[in-house]
Amino acid sequence: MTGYILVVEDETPIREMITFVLEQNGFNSVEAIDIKQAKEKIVEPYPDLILLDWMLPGGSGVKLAKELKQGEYSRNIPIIMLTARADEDDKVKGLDAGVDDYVTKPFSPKELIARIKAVIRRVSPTLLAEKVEFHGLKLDPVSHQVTIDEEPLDLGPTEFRLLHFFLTHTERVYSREQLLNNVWGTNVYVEDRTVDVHIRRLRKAISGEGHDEFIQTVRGAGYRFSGKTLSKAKK
Amino acid sequence: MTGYILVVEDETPIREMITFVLEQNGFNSVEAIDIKQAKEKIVEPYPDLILLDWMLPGGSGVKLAKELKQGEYSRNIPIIMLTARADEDDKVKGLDAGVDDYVTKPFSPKELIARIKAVIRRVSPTLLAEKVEFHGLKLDPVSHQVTIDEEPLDLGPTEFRLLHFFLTHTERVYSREQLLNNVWGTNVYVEDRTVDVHIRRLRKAISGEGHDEFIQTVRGAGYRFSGKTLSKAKK
DNA sequence: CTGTATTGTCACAAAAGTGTAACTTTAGTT
DNA sequence: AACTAAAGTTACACTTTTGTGACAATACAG
Repeated sequence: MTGYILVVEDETPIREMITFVLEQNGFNSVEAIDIKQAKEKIVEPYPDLILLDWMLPGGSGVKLAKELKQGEYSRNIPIIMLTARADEDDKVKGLDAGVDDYVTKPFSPKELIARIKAVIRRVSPTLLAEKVEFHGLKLDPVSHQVTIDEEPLDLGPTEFRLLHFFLTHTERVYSREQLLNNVWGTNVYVEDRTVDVHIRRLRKAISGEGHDEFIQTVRGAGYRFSGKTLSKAKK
Repeated sequence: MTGYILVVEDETPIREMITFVLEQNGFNSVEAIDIKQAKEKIVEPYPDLILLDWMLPGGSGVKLAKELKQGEYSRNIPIIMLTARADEDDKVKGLDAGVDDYVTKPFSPKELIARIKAVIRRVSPTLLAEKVEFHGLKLDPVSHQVTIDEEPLDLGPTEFRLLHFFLTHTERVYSREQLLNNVWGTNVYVEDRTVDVHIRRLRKAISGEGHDEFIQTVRGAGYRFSGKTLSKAKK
């Protein structure tokens, strides 16, 4: 992803929590402690989105929002306000300021990410999907296509998500359960062993140029997507 | 990682935020909303650590902490209290309850993880998913991979755990029984001599570059993993 | 509404790992 | 040097885990 998200929040722990969540979800982020710092960072290249705390030292967030919504370019930057258990009035004020959405503290990572994605999806959908490559294996979430050395190949939806997950989480073991959570989604009741079957299908699909070797079985632990192939001395 | 962390917190957003951070850092987690749920989840297999909110519906966290610190087994589970900008008094009360550490809300992911690691490091270092290296022999619990001079090598689950234990407990003799307890787990009935066989397998596996010499036999006592190679005068 | 693609499970095959016992070797003692 | 207890090795039956092909249920496109 080329862009980044600006996080304007004075409380350090919360700010770090937010940036952590953002980065774990593939967003880049830049931090600002107050209005002043925020303004310094709202220059080219502009952020793709701003997370703005309601209460800030040196001027309220709403005020900044209003200002931004008047700038020629900055008016196009989506803003999500962070409010602490705000009442209706606050929300209205914020909406007046042209804010795109709200998130009430405390919030769960899921909620935050969902809101951000919803807003970005409305503005520039291509930002959400970044191409991934690994040893000649390319996956493009936008065109929803996978290629090996430019040769397109055919994957089912689940295999596609599984591969996408692996490509974005390499060199690490995941138990069947973790894979189910990450690829199938939480609270889905599916047999652990079903993962095996999809691993098999995925392996088969990418086996053409030997890329199936990247999907490694870790006995007793799960599966790992890794570039380090095991000892060849075995053969 | 085999174990998990129990998160007892009634506010859902905060709880999800915590579990998200935990899982991104390689910890498994289980959630509980109140004291009642928490108790239901504090059974075998026991959590490796408990994050306990100070204020809980259906009884305070401190109370639960005190109870746990009296149970025969549960007294050994480390507890970290989550307090909302607590005053000194609260802290003192908590310390009385035998709590291992504190984290004040709001907290940053870094802080939370640092505290957790510090506590776990004190109790059972093997649980931490940190890379270990010893004279060119590297073990990475996250990718579940072992390499000697960057060359990956193949180990069975038990050999892997055994090696991990040795790497985190070097320069010290362990009797067969101690090894069984630490590597196989308590209350497992296995012959002492079985350890010998696994020691052999492990030695064989890492013998490539002569690393097997680190596993030393201490006659009459057990085994020791040490960098100080034995007198070569013997040869 | 029909045909095709995808998915989750199962049953069975294959592979890898594990614990023991028996036998050999080694080190420490007389 | 002979003796003996402890550790090293090896072989193997047994258990657990993973791979695979088939199939029925379901979703989906046309």
